[in-house]
Amino acid sequence: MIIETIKQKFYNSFKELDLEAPLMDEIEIEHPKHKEYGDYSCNIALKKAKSYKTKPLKLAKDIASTLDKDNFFAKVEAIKPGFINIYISKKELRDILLTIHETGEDFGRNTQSENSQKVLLEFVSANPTGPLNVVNARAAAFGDSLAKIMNFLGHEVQTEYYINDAGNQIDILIESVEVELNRLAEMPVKEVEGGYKNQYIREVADEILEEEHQSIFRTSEANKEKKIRKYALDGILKRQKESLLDFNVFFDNWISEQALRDKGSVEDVLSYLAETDYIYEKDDAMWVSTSKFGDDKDRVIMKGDGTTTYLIPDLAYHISKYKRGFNQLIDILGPDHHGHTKKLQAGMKILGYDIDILNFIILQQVNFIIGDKKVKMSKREGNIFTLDQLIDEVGTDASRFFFLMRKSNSPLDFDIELAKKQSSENPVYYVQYAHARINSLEKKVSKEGIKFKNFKPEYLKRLRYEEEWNLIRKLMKFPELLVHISATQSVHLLTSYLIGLASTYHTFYQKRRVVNKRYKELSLARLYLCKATQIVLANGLRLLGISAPKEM
RNA sequence: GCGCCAGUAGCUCAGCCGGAUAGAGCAACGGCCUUCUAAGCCGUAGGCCAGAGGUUCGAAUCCUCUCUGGCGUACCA
Repeated sequence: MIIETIKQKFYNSFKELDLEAPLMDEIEIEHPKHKEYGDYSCNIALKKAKSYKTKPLKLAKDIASTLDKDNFFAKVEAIKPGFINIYISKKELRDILLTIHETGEDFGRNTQSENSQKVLLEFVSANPTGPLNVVNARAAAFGDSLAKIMNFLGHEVQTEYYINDAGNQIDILIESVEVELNRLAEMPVKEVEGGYKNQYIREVADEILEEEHQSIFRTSEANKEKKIRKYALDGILKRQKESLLDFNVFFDNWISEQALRDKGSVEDVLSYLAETDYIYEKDDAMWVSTSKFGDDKDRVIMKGDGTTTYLIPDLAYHISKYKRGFNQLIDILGPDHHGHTKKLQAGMKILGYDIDILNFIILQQVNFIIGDKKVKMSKREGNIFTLDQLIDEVGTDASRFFFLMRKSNSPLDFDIELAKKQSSENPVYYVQYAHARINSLEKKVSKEGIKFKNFKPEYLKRLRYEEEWNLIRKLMKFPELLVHISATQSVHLLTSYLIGLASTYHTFYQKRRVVNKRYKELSLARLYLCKATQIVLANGLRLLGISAPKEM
């Protein structure tokens, strides 16, 4: 990676100047805001001048003069307060295009084994009580893309969906299906308080009647309940999985809460806790002193009636995560669950686990812009869109892109009309269009009798316009961007990078004609540049789970 | 009350482990198609980075306080 190479060269420069070299991490190579300040810049002289008992500008000049001799750079110069501005040589820029073509879909991939982490990424994890909704969809898009990016950078990421198929809500689900079943069979119906009434309930009831006919009503009450439970859980989960597949989202693991409970893990947690000094009885219930470990207050773990609260199975689930030997556990949660993180962390700490590796990403809420009105998506208010509706209405590509345009901890306003528009206002089409445009160039070239296989690297010397260099500079930054995204989990930077890359490309395309049979070498050089751009666009889109169309 | 997140251009937002002139995209206004996809390009305009203090050579960025909005704060999951 370019940025690493530059860092190393700075490090060496200190040696050459007989100065004690700073730590590698202290050398920050940044992207200046203005292009008059170079391709990259460095503020090490400002930061370190004091410790060398010299003036920043003097130090900057010394460093710059050693680096300026290096052919890797076109120019390295020290400026006013003590910045060092770096310009990459034309040869290096041309070589980047060769690298992109050589590595192809692996351009940007990092196989750094030494920093590789084993990561568990859990997301969506909805109750199997109905269709997935748009809040789940934001989590699905974010988690899936983050996993793809981290994997691409050499981490070993597993994605996981935790199925909450046990507990209160499931009992209500079973009753709701039974009500629906009775209604379908025209039998007496007793409504369930707080029961579920979504489309999946009706479909499952339908399915049961179709498969079992009247026999379901003749069997014992216990057997009937067992059957309904199986149909309901399997049926709804199957539908949720289908929606996720339509949304291009894949999970490595599906973990069932019921299965964990069947293994006795809830009892295990209770006995582990009993061995600590942090549980006590009060008001007929059993409490754990999470407040001693950063929680706002202590929590009940066992209610007066002898049943446990949700904290216990959740601790059990997280213990199972720890036992699988990950270096990092990431829970991606919805906005309504952030109150849950402190008690979970406190609980894990009490059980003796290292909570530094347990991280949470809270996705903020989703609002839909319909017409010119903002509609808050809320399950409670019953105005929530399902994921399937979103896919039908807007499509997977546009939806995923829109979900990933904002940083995770900002609320997201989703403009449906804009997402559906097929014009430059819509950033998804803007990016995909750049990719498609390049494809049509290839056709054009062969029509003109220019053969791409005749390309030779020395033709790249024909590139000499600013629009061409700008495009290469943009391409060059793709790998280091991915490193930054992976480290900071800021997936949204990839969407804005792609918009920027598309824009840089469109500018080049408008200004510099690619195909011209009178200048075959130039045509091939530019085509080579275009195809490098196409590779990077495709790689970026693929990491976002979005298609890269060849024609539009 | 307490906690978390946010407050940057008319709108939606980047930038936030401090750096040099605060950036995009929409919307507005004015241009560009007899030549590779105009689903495109170019230009103009638009800002006391919510407010007040502090830290420093230097603050949108870090600290404190205030104001505004969202969410959370269960013996629900």
